[in-house]
Amino acid sequence: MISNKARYAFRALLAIAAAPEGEATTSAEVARRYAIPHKFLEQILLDLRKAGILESKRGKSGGYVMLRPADTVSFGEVLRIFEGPLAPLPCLSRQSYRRCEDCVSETHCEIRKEFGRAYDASRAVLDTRTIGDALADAADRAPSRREDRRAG
Amino acid sequence: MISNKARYAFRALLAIAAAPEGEATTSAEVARRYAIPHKFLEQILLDLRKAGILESKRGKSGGYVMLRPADTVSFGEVLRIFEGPLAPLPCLSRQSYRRCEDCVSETHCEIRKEFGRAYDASRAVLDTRTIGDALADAADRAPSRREDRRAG
DNA sequence: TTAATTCCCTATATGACAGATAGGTTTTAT
DNA sequence: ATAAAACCTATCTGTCATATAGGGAATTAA
Repeated sequence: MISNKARYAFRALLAIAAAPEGEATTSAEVARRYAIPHKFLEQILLDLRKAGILESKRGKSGGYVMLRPADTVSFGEVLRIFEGPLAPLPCLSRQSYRRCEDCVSETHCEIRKEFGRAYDASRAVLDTRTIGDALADAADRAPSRREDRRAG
Repeated sequence: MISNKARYAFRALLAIAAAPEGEATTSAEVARRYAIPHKFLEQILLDLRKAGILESKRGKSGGYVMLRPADTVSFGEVLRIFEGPLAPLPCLSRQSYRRCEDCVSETHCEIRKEFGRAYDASRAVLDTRTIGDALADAADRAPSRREDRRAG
């Protein structure tokens, strides 16, 4: 299971990225909308800013906007910010490789091999699909009224 | 990352399943071989027995053998014993479904959708590949001397 | 029958981490 | 000035991972 923290981060990112171009979304608004503890969410948004994903504007009529386009932010990237390495074994992480203490031979380790397959399969989704993709899918499924009319 | 407990369980299972037919492997032997704390490993093997995967025999010349054939024991099954549900979100778990408290609409949730894809991909490996498969792979890669000779 | 061996069971300890909660400070628009 | 917003740091609480500990019960070799 992923942490609440990560789930809150996704909720917030989707909300912020879905806002009209240039329009800032406040932490209070997101917190209210999804019943997320406000102070907790503030920490999360701070992390996303420090990671270079969000841009913040302080003071009245401040809030958050995307720093990078939503379709350059993968689910995997966000998840790693809050969960650390996604690899099921330390010896499978590229970013923070660590040998298993009890490992005899890494190249012959069947555990590593099987979990490597599972991880590859998972990464193929998480590191490919982006916040932008998710928003586009949502838009396809629930088109705006205008588009409704146009399509009949 | 999976827990040490789960990793130890896989090491033990592979060792026990690799032993000659009918020959029991002791917890002490596995612990020594992989430098696993013995008392900790005992608990783990107990869990595997209670889960109906291992059979135990007490007393001198006792130990553990597979209760079910190794190729009917999937990595996913074992992992669930020690880690609980593998689903990244409670609302994606078949075995122990739970709604996310902050969920507005499950069918429209993009987070659920994306993680559902990742989970499907991961399950396709973990619930398919078995301890038996892993042992067969190991045997292919490092054949016995007799087979070495036969093959030239 | 005795001693050794092995699994079996339960309790406890400890440090890390998740999931907040709290209380402020700084910046900015009006 | 004032209100609204982000920013920063500390603290708390319960749960969990990772063992450690100490024996009890069954089995078997001698």
